[in-house]
Amino acid sequence: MGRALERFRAVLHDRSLKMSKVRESIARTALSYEGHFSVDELHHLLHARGVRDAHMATVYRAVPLLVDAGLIQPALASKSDGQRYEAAFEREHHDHLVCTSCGRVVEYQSETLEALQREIAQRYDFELDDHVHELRGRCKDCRRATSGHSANS
Amino acid sequence: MGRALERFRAVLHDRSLKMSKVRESIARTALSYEGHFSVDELHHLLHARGVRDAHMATVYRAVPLLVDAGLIQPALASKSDGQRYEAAFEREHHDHLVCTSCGRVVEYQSETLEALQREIAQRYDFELDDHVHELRGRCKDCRRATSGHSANS
DNA sequence: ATTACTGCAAAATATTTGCACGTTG
DNA sequence: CAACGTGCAAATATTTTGCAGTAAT
Repeated sequence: MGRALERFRAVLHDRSLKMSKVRESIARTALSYEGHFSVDELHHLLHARGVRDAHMATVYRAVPLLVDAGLIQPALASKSDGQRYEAAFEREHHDHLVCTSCGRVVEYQSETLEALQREIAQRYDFELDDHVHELRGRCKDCRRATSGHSANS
Repeated sequence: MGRALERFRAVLHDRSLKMSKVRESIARTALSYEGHFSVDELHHLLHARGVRDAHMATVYRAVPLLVDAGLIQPALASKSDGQRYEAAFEREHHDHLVCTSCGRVVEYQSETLEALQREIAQRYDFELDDHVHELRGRCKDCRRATSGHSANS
C-alpha cells in the first residue's frame, strides 16, 4: 500500500499534479477494494468509509490517474453497464472467466496464452501493449441447476 | 443475404414479432456494412441510403434482434465510446488486433487460441459459450513514425 | 504566491421508454 | 382486427466540464 501511494505520488509529480487528501482516500479505497468495482461503487464505498466529501466528479477525475499509475486497471469488458476496475498494483496479471448465469468471476493465468498472444501480434507486425481477454460460459453449479438460471449472487 | 433475412424472419416469428420494411432495411444495411459500426453510424448509413425514416430509437430496438439472430455481433470491446458491431452471418469466427496509435483493426484467427480457451474453461469446470479477445498494440507504420502518434485515419 | 483540486450544477453522450398512430400477419 | 412496429419527445444513465472558492507545493 505504501509503495502504491509512492508510485501514485511519483506519477502525479511527473505531470505537475498534486497529491491531496481526497485523492489519497480514493487511491486507498480503490486499492483495498475486493473484486471488481464501478466508479459509482467506489464512490459508495468511500462514502461508507466516512469520506463524505469525495464527489462523484472527483472520483471520475481520479480514476484515469490511478489507471495510469498502475494502481488499478479496467476489468470485465463484457459487462454492458459502466466500465469496471480492479486493484492492480503488484498483482500478477490475470484474465477472467465469467459465468453468464450467476455472474461469478474466476481469475486465471496462462503463460501459454500470453505467449500465444505475443506470437499472434508478431505475426501481424504489431508491438503488443495490452489485451482484453474474457471467457464467458456457465459454471458447474449453474449447469447443475438443469436448464435455466441459477440463484443470483 | 437471402439466407440471413430468412433467419431473421424465423427468429422474429419464433417470438411472435413481425418483419417490417424498416427492419428489413436495417438488417440489409447492417449485413452489408464494411467494418465495425456504432448504432449511430448504422443509422447514418441508413439515412444516406435513402431510408430517411428509420429513427435512431428504431435502430436501437432492432440491434439486439439482429444480434440474437446472429446477423451481427458486438465487436471492439476496448473502445471507450459506444458499443460497436460487425456483420457476423456465415462469417468465420475471428478476433481483433487494434492499433492504439492509428486505430487500424486487423482480424485474425487462431485455432490454437480457440483450443487453449476451451482448455482453460474446462480446467475451471465452465462450459464455454463465448469470449472476448482483443490484442492492443502499435502497428508497423505507427512504430516507424518514431516516437509519438501517427497520422490519424 | 502560484497552480492545481474540489464541489456543485449544468452540459454532453448514449440509450431507453411511453404514447398515439401506422403497419403487419 | 388484433398485436406489433414506428416516430417522436421525454426520461435515464453515465461521464464530462465550467466555475468560483480551497488546498497543496
